[in-house]
Amino acid sequence: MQLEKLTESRKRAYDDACGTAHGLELIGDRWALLVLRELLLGPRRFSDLKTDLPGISANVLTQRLAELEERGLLRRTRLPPPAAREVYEATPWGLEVEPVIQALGRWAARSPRHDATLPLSPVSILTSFRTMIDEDRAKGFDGRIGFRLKGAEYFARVRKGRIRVGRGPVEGCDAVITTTPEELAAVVYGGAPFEMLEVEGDEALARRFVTLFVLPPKVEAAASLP
Amino acid sequence: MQLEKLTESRKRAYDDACGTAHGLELIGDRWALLVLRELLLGPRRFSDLKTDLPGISANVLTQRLAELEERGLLRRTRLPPPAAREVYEATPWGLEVEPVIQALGRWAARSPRHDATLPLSPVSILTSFRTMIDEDRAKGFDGRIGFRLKGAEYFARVRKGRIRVGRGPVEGCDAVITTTPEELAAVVYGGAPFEMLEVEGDEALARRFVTLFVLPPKVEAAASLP
DNA sequence: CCGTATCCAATAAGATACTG
DNA sequence: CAGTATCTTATTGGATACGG
Repeated sequence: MQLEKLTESRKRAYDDACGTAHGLELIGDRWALLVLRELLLGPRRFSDLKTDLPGISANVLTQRLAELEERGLLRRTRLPPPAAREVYEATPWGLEVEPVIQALGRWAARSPRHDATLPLSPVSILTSFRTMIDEDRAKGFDGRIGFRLKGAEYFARVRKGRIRVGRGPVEGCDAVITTTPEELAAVVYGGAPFEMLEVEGDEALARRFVTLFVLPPKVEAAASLP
Repeated sequence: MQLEKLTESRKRAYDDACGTAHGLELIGDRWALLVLRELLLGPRRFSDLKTDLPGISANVLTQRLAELEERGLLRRTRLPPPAAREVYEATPWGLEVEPVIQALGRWAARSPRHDATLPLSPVSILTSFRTMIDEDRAKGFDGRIGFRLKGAEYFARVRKGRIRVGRGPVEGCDAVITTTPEELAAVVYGGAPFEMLEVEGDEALARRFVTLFVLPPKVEAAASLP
């Protein structure tokens, strides 16, 4: 039964005082880090998570949510009757895994096997902006770009070489891009033509925005593949 | 059979273009990141790894080594006849996972459940110095400390707020500490008395050395545990 | 619709014994 | 010492059914 597992768990502990090993016990289970990634921009519902983590099954998601809650990384909140839903929200400490997510993503982006054409969630592409922004290029940029992705609205605010991203209304943005996360990634990271994006507002600004992000260079395949 | 698994693997792929998800496919398997950690200070043999990863079984270690090699993160080298042994060595890209290991370790060190009294490998404690050094405290420190841990020799060189650590002869060090990784951690991070360490050479310097490292503050249990 | 629980098949991990 | 082979157990994922 489930409670049993939670309490007498850690049978498979690493038995290692190293912080990294303890970290793996906290968030090393399959899907766990990706669940937290989906919470980086705010609370989500079960079905949101299920949708944005293609391939996770409902029972595994239930189990991960229970474990992450029990470990203090997220909280489950039942919204008041009008909404009458449960949402899952990262705790402050849970949000602090972002540097781990970023370090892992930055490292893996160098992989010769990385397939950037796979599905991508809105949270993924938005948080990737935070990881991959090139401070120098962004120094001269000042603006607010809105995004409509899969029926929700997001924004990115760039100023003085720094970026802030979030979920929220695109109102007040200088430009608004309506597209899919995959197409947005193709334009920003894959050199696809800007024209495939639907833009309202200051198109020139949006056109500059998509050039602010740089992937690390790929590992030479010869050095990495036998 | 094994080759079969390696080539047709990635059945359990995340199907997610996010770099973090790809990173998990590369090093998200159980034990994989800890194997790489053990290679951060140079090549190791199978039995070294088995010893320093308490709890890993031989077959799982064999499988991880094969997978990590196939993914380009480590290389297997057969030393010439006099030695006639195989050693495993991280590739340059494999060494670049260190920021991931550090971010994860730094984050997990805040966990209220972290048990720092568990076994610890020599590589773990040495690399933790690189993660946890307090630059300000280290600014005024200049010296070379040697360590004899579990029959091997290591060193740490601190200068101008920066640290370099490695495996290698303690010859030429200003002070040499002979102890276990666990005791060293207890003194450096746990406030245990310095006197439990056996020191040769400049004891005052060694005494200052152990104060250069600071763990991040624990999460308040109330905020993290339900 | 929002989850949870249950059942089942496929993998992965763990323990142990064994071989060159 | 350096792994393999084999067997057992645990985890995962998919399907489906069930309660609010």
